[in-house]
Amino acid sequence: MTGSSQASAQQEALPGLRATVRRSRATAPKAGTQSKPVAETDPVARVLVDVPLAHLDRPFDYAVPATMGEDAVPGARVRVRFAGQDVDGFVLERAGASDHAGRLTPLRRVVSPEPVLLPEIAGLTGRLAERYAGSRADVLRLAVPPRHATAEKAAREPAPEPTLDLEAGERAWADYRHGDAFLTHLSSGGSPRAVWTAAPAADWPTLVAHAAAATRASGRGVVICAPDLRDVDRVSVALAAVLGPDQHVKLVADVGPQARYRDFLALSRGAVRIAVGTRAAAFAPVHDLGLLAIWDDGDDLFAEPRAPYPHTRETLLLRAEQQGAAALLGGFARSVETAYLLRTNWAHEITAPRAVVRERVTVQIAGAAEEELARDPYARGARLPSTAFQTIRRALTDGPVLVQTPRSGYAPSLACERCRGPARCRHCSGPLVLTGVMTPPVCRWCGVAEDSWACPICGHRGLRAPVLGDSRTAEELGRSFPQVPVRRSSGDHVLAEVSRQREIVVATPGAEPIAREGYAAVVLLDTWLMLARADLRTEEESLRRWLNAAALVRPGGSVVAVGDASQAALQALVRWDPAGFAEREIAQRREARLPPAARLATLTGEPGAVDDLLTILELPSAADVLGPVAFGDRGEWRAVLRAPRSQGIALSRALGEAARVRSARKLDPVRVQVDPVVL
DNA sequence: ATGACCAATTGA
DNA sequence: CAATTGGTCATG
Repeated sequence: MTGSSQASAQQEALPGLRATVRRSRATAPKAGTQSKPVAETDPVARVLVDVPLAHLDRPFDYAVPATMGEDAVPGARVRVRFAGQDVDGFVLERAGASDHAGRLTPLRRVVSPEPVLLPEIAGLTGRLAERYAGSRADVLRLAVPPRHATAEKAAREPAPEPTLDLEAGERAWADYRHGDAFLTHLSSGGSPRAVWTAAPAADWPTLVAHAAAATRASGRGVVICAPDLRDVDRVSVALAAVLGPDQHVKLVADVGPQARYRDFLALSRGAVRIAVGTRAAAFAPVHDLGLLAIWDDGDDLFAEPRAPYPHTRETLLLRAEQQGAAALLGGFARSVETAYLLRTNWAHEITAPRAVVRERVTVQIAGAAEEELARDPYARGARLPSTAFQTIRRALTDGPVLVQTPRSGYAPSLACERCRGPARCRHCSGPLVLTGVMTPPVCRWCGVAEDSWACPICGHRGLRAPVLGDSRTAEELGRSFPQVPVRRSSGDHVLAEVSRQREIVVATPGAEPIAREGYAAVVLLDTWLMLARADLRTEEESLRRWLNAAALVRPGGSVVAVGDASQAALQALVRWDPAGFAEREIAQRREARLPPAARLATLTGEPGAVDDLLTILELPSAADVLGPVAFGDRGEWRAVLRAPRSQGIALSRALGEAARVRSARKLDPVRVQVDPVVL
């Protein structure tokens, strides 16, 4: 223990402390603090202590011993005595004097003089804690990775000068209205904010890299967030290509604690000025930040699963506002939240003209009606309408074909082959499922095997599987196209990239590999299944997944979606109109008083605990409470709070205050989630 | 959380 | 009357 010498020095003070213990707390002078000299300049350290209690979530002042005067810098990790225990904390700032009436306890030790908590990140954690009605300590845990002493010892060389070819950037963005203005604004030190809806087949990582280069040209740093490791890697490759080597670090969880802390320090020390990563990168300690970018903000991986559940997009927006940095929210799809940013003029729009979109992709809908299936003998048994079959056959003469199929490894319920009515068990009415390729269907509820099923509605004896999963799909496509290799990408076998070779790639949503020169065609199967989920965001989410897959075509390629052409999300896909769809969604959400037109929060916990919190809570005037009702299978109850957007921050503050009172009174815990992604 | 203090309650 | 329990308060 490096702190043992300080600890034993502290021991001498203890008898004195004991002698005063009988006196009233407020007036008792803390004996012993005078025995050690304090730092000459700014002898007070304002410390954020790491305690889990909401009502203690504020800075406390400590005396800085002279020996620590140099090391206890703002942002340094320290250890302090708090409520009779040694706890960790961060120095928020140094000050000449304290507001605190009593004598200050000295810092126990400076864990490391490394200023790992930048002032702007400290500020951001405060605002996020307020926004999400959580504790600052919880947000800090998301923002600053655990210390790794070995990583701290090694200093990284400052990055070499980046290669900056701003004209190349303007060429790359030439397809987009206001793209050049955005880059020029960045390179001249401005802070534009844009919602960028990428055209199909766009090489988006390269465009993001050019935006980063433009920002670097103004001498500022860049943060880029992408949903998963594959996307981070793609941006990383593009950054190296555009700006040269060693200009950026990747902040991803799975590189291990040492490498993670090393890369974090490269940023906090100012040696590297560009960070690209997943969720946690939103907190990257990039010096003199100029641009915050996020790709595909609708991806649910951006919803932090740990309290207080901040969303990466909201973190970036708050940070951009607070630091006066530019913001770039890009994607093939458009989330309702980013559409809302346009509507409120928080950001402006960067899109490709219609003509560009039209020349890059044509989308067709193929109905899955039985007559169309019947026309093509090759497609029999596969879920391929003849249009889709022909498209695949034609495209395969030219390059790889991507087939997106919803979900994998899932035992699907069966339906009547002719009328599509659900196939039910004759004994208990449970759903019939297939457990094997050659075995008869069984009831999922009572387990009885059914080998002579007939449809109770139309009398037809044939069954079909509405969802086959990617393995069955791959099998069937292999039979329909026997001369072509079929590969799969899903679950834990996700392919990053495929070549220009002629092959069929069957992938589940989000696992689609990119094709080096784009797919000759993309086919989206069973689109109605993705829409069958009952959820607030089902349509938005389905369209996002289809657009992301469809955007992988090569310029001029074709996309076929198998489904019901009257469906609004599919129509938006055919017209390639993510903007119009998002507008429509906003209108609906507003009517239903749902986010982003309103602010929601959920309270989940033991029924009594939820009631207690609701009693404490002083809601803003226009807020209302729905429930509480039983929720989940663990005996928990949940209440939903709703407030108009104008009272959103008031709702958050009220929840924060209630959480502090709850914590001070030692009432049972309640999980508070502000703007949960799924309801 | 943890500890301290104070008041009310319990038990011999 | 001491011992125990419960509520409140503060934590620098």
